[in-house]
Amino acid sequence: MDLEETWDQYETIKTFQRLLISWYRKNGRDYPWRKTRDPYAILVSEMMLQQTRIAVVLNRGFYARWMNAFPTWTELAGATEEEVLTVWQGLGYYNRARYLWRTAQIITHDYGGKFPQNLNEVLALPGIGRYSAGAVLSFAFDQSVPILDGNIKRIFSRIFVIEERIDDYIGEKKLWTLAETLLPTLDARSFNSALMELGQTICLPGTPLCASCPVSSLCMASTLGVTNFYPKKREKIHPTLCEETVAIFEKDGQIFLTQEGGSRRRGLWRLPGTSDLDTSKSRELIEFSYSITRYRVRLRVFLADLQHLTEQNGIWIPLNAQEQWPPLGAPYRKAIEYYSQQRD
DNA sequence: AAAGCGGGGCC
DNA sequence: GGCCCAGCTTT
Repeated sequence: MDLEETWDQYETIKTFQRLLISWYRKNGRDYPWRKTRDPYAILVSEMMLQQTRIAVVLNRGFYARWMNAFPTWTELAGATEEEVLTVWQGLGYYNRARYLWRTAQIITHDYGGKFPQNLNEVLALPGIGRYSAGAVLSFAFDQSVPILDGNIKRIFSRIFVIEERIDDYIGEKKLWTLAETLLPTLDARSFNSALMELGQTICLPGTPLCASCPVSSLCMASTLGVTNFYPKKREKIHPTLCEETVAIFEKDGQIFLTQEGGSRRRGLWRLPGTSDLDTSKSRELIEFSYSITRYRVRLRVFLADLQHLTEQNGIWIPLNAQEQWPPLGAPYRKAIEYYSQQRD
């Protein structure tokens, strides 16, 4: 459905902007990255929040730790990849940390330490797509550049009862056009923030709180009572089950680790696999499941005898000095922590 | 156009 | 268990 058919262009759009922004002034939360106009501090938050909930980034201290370790472009650019991954470990999607690191090097070397304010230059930075570019330009510089994330897709999908799947090209194109059309020239920062806040607290993925929504009277899905049917999405592929066995080798209070190869958790460390270890002769320590991308993995952890250690490349880490551990994939860290506790 | 990429919190 | 999250890059 075209916007022109739904809303009589100008006046309704102005009303929508006004209702949304005034709601946000009363109800917007005061996140650390909303207290600043520093493009670095804002970009760090945007990178961390890609496919990641605010509660995780905030409550588990990722944002504070990062800003403390790397307060500016310069400190980040001067760090090593291992240092960067260590601070990022546990957050997932580790390429994000590398992209941010590479961006810091580009900003310090090519831009004299000043973040560009031109959309195409921002889009050329690694790990920054259309959403993140719009977010930094609107939040840091109050430029009138649209953003579109999961929250905003859901909101627009309901307001305009969009039948196209929001994760397909056609639907995305339509949604971006809406984001451009509805965006005000002035105070884009508040408008963009308000949309995300609305998606986060009112226009929820499950049952939205339409009674508390400032724009419910303009929302077709709410008016028709069909909010639960929107947004439309692609069918999910169900996870593939697989099994993984790893070994804990201990020597002089140290544990043996190998480094991740391939593209998954690249650069992080892990417990060695046990492809050639006869697990029937080893004691199983613990077993649990975790999900990664499209797999559901049953992980079995064995206590192995040193004579079975054939792997050459690896490191030994002190079991009782966690601060000396290198960046580890979350499941392996958990297994080692469990072993460490149980052993005492 | 589709797949790959982590991990956790909540139902 | 599955769902979803302040997405982006690669194939």
